[in-house]
Amino acid sequence: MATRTNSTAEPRSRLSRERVVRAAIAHADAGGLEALSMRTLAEELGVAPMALYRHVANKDDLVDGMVDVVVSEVDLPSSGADWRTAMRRRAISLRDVLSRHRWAIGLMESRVNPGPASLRHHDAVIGCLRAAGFDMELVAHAYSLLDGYIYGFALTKMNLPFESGDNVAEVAQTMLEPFPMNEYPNLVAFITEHVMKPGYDFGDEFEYGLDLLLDGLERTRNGA
Amino acid sequence: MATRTNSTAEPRSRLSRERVVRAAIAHADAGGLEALSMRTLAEELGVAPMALYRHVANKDDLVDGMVDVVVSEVDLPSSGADWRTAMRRRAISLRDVLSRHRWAIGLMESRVNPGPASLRHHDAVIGCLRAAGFDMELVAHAYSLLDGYIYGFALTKMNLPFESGDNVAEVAQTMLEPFPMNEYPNLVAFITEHVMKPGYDFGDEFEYGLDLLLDGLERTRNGA
DNA sequence: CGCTAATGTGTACGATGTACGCTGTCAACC
DNA sequence: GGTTGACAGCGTACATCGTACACATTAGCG
Repeated sequence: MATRTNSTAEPRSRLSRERVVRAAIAHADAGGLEALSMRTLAEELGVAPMALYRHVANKDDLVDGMVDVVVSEVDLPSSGADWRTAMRRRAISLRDVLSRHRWAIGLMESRVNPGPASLRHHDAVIGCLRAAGFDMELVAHAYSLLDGYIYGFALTKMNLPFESGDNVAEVAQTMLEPFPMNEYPNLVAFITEHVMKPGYDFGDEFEYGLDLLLDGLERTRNGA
Repeated sequence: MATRTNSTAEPRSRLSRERVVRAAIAHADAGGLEALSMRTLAEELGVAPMALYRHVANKDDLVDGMVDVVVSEVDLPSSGADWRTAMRRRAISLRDVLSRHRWAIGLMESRVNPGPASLRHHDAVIGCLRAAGFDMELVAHAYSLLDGYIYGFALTKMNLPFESGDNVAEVAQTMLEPFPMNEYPNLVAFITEHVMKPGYDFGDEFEYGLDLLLDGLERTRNGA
């Protein structure tokens, strides 16, 4: 077996923090964070479990790395555009990234060690708002408002008991089954008269809310 | 030992689902969800680990129970008031409940089996908005907007690397330490010129955002 | 070639969730 | 009062998890 100086494209290439983190993200994307164990990850990489620890300090450090990669996938606010367009684009990009990596939602802002991508992102957003003439107080308002909404929307969407394509009727049925009929008339009406209507997609609510927020911020900025 | 027919106030009272769930909530409030193991919980109740399984099917079922208790702590929208007041009160109540039970934030909307308190709550909110003349589409908008914001705010607040009382300067210092100075000028300016100012409390942002949302909804309702 | 540092392995330990079968207790009936 | 059956709690055991530690292998250098 000519296993010598295989600097290019050998099947069993060396491990690296990068490779470990990428694989972990792929794994979590597929099966959720709770399906990600050091052992399964190692197996997927064709390596003994403890080999991973040469590249990440521990599982927490691994997750820190994963989160930073995810953050780096979010578009920075485009500097050319006006603040509203830039913020709108960033929000949608963040929403998309979070729906690609649902496991990350609860972690993005947590991690005690933010990592460079995270800091750079925050810096860019604040810079964008500042450049548009927002004073510090309004920056704080805007940032907490927007990110609260974006993360919260991603969170509630992630937690919906059904996916966009699913048969909503069936899910609702099972959900309400154990309870006396007509105990929740408003909820039932809402589901049957709105949610189950063809064409309804909860994901579409996002931009409605986003524009409402941006309207509000714009008014505040121009007004008082 | 007179251990007979002690129907009132014996030190070692019987277990029950209720007692187990309550203890679990107290434990999670104190140490977070990851500190809650069946073993520690059992020990706290002065009981063997497996005893718990006579009252909850498994840990997931336990968490379902915990979540439903938490939901039941949220005030239902008061039926007497106008929609705006009712929604505002409910939002603040929900925010308070979530900050008492931070571990619940990622779970409230998830759990595949919603539980009665959850359903009743949703029903009441939808009912309140409907009664105020919101059509189904606007109900959907309003609900997703408000809950998104509330949960998201709670989530980002929970994940802040510091508590309201902490020395923000110190935390920020440690956070930015590993990076070249002045790499994140906007972020640094934001922290030093705003966040570190005495009297700043991120929690105060909540009502600002909430009122902005309610303004927006009111405008939509009256307008188009 | 041989040396040294970096990389991967094997084994082992303590914690976790929980299946299974035993025991002790208590309420309801004779 | 005595019997019995349901049910509450216990003890043991197992798979799986993160990861400490000592060892084997390899890579890159002189």
